[in-house]
Amino acid sequence: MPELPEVETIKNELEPFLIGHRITGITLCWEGIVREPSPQEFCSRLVGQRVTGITRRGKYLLFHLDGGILIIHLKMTGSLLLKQGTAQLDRFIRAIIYLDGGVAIYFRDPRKFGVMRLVRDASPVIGNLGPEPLEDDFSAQVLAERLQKRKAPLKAILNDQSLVAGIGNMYADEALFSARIHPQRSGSSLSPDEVKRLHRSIRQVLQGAINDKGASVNTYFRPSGEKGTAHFEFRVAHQGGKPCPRCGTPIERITVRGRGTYFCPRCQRFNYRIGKYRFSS
DNA sequence: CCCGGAACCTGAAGGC
DNA sequence: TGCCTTCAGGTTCCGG
Repeated sequence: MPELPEVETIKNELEPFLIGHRITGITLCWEGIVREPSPQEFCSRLVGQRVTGITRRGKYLLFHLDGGILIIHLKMTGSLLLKQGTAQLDRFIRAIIYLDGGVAIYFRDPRKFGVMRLVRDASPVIGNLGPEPLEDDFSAQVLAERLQKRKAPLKAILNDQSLVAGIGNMYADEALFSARIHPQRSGSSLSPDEVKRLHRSIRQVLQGAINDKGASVNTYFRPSGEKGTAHFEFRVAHQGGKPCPRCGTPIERITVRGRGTYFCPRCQRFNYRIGKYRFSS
């Protein structure tokens, strides 16, 4: 499932094939993939436009065109595959975007959660996103301020795109393990030191996964069709029952706010300490 | 404002 | 073998 590292990888690997190229045609195999405008208007307005840039914001991909912005969200199972000329369709291809020069992007999405929008102004879509966790302005101080008033469990907070953009279920678990913080602790309960650890862990986990070209746990593929390797580095995510790489205790799986959550019950204790006082559930 | 839950989807996995 | 149920989870929407 594409989260920030996967979307960043897709952006990086699509970019050299798209910049400066013109869209010559669209095939919608499933119209529901277009959120706005109508499928007909989407196609007619898109054809003929030139791609001037690609950026990522949170888990959104933004294709900057000379007459608008194509916003794609891959949700759970979407992937964007680069093909030369006419490639064979599998039954999960939902749309094809043809470019001059014979390259095409195949939007593959078994679960049909993925969405495309063609807009003039991206801010209604991405305006509520929190800071980019790998940008310089995302400091431990910023994280501390944003966690201060939050009573929800950290696992839910990290998945909240308005708190920090781009973190999903897998990397929330990895960051909390790396910071040695229990996923059910509340945002406001963290000590300053714990906030610093969490801040550093978020950045390390995400950057590490980008370096590994993303995690192929389910249906994530890079535009080339290759898989990423970040899942081989997972220490708790999807590792239920396996020994913790730090202490050997079996990794547990619990449900937090409806999300499957993996953690080490020994390294990530619920107990916490403020000054000389120790608290626990 | 904040929280919880349903809806959107369909393949995979488990139960009987 | 096969039918049925449940689960997976990013985002949006709705109700309390």
